[in-house]
Amino acid sequence: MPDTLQQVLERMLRRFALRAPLVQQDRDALFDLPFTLRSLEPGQWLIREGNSATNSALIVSGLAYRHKSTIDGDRQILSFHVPGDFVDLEGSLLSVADHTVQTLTQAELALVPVGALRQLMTDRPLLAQAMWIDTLIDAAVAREWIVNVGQRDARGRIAHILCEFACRLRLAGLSGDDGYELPVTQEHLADATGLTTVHVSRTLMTLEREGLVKRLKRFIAIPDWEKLKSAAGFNELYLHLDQVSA
Amino acid sequence: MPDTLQQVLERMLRRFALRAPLVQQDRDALFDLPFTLRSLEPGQWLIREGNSATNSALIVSGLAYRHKSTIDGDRQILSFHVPGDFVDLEGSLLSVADHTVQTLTQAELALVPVGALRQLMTDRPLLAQAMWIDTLIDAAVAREWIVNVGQRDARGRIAHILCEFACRLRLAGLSGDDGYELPVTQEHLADATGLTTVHVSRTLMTLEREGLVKRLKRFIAIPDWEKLKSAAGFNELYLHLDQVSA
DNA sequence: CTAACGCTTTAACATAGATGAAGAAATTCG
DNA sequence: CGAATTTCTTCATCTATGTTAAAGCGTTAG
Repeated sequence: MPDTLQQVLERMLRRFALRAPLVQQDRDALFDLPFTLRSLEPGQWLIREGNSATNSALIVSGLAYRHKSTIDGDRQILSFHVPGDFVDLEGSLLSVADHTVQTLTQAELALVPVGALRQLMTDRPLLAQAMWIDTLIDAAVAREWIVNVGQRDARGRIAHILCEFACRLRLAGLSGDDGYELPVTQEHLADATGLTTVHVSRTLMTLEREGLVKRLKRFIAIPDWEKLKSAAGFNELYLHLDQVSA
Repeated sequence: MPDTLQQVLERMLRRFALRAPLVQQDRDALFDLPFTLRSLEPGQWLIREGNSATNSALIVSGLAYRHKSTIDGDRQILSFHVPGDFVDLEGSLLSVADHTVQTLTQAELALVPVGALRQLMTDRPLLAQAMWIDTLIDAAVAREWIVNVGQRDARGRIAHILCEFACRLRLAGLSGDDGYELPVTQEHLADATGLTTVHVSRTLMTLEREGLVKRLKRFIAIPDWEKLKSAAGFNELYLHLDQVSA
């Protein structure tokens, strides 16, 4: 269970070291970043659309999600974030946030002032590159989500998002061999996949009847990974796992 | 008409200068990048899913698009690119491309070897930051596309993509006051919006009958911008125009 | 000039998923 | 603990969009 700041930082450092030949100064600079620890309840806001960020947040524990609303009030979830993710690194480079970020569960965050981050980025180009890659992978995931909502039917969409969670939660150390706890309502799944809650429910029931998933409350077990993968058309290339852990 | 390399480079430099306090060395380094000019016919490949890039391409003239296919052969278009765009900057930082990039029209490209780019990124942190912002905006656009296919109905999706083209082509100097040439088939629009060609046709006809657009072949005129915007629920914030031209 | 091709439009019909409503389960709160 | 609230499931119905097919049109090629 990676839930101490120290563990999350070390994990991040290992990730970054895969991407650029960091030197000791890079490591020091990263660990010397000023931050404040903050504990948030479920549903609290980290970033609000239209505001400019004063901090970027490293998730130490808990989950968060990014979303955006249309004029007529429909919400689209854009991504989910796990411990170790730097949410809103872009906040330190873009003046105004075009989306909202909220916690999904109770969460601990390390808030880093954007000024310090910007400084780090110019002082330590290799670290900047490693962080850049975080945002590139984030973008790659977003593109796969376009495919998900644009091309797959309900069954494929749900299967796909369950596969993605499986990979990402495993990487964050939040999944056992039998499955994972998904602290997300069906309404969240609906808003992430562009379906209605009613149809998410139907679809999950179908997947369950087909034996592709098992559920106990919000714990998701995947009896046959290959079957779920093929129902989803899931190809993990887009997660760029080679850039995340070796 | 921004169609010479020189003009495109200067435009890029001005864009970058908005984002970071560049010094003369940055400018020099940018202009000293090695490149080869290449002219491509419509439909040629720039990057192929699964390959690793050897070059990143700056579009000098013409349009390109990024896409991805599902297992069962459905294509989803992920973005369109205009002159001045650096397509596949991520190619120099991620090992394997998870999507394909193809020209839409005849196009001229300046191909920059990824090695030289990587070098530039470490040598000139401020330039790297400016380029990073390009990729962040790209990601912001991708997120808006998730909203587009996830939440809007056909009319909204088409209206939205037409609004986006209007803004982006204008910025690239490819649009007059009356409208713009959109060298894209309805099949492209369908694959970008997650609709069928038949329904794109229907929807365009409807928009035209409603007086929201006029078409002459592939020239799109927008008689009433505000009306189209509101049909689309278009809010240009996500294009981060302040980071693109002042 | 005509044939061939690619793209668009229209039509008739089929269907996945939306909508609305209501009851069952689970969770939270006093 | 029981009441209130939030989620989840199911049903019946409706609709936006998909499907298939065919005709129209413009451009290119022979």
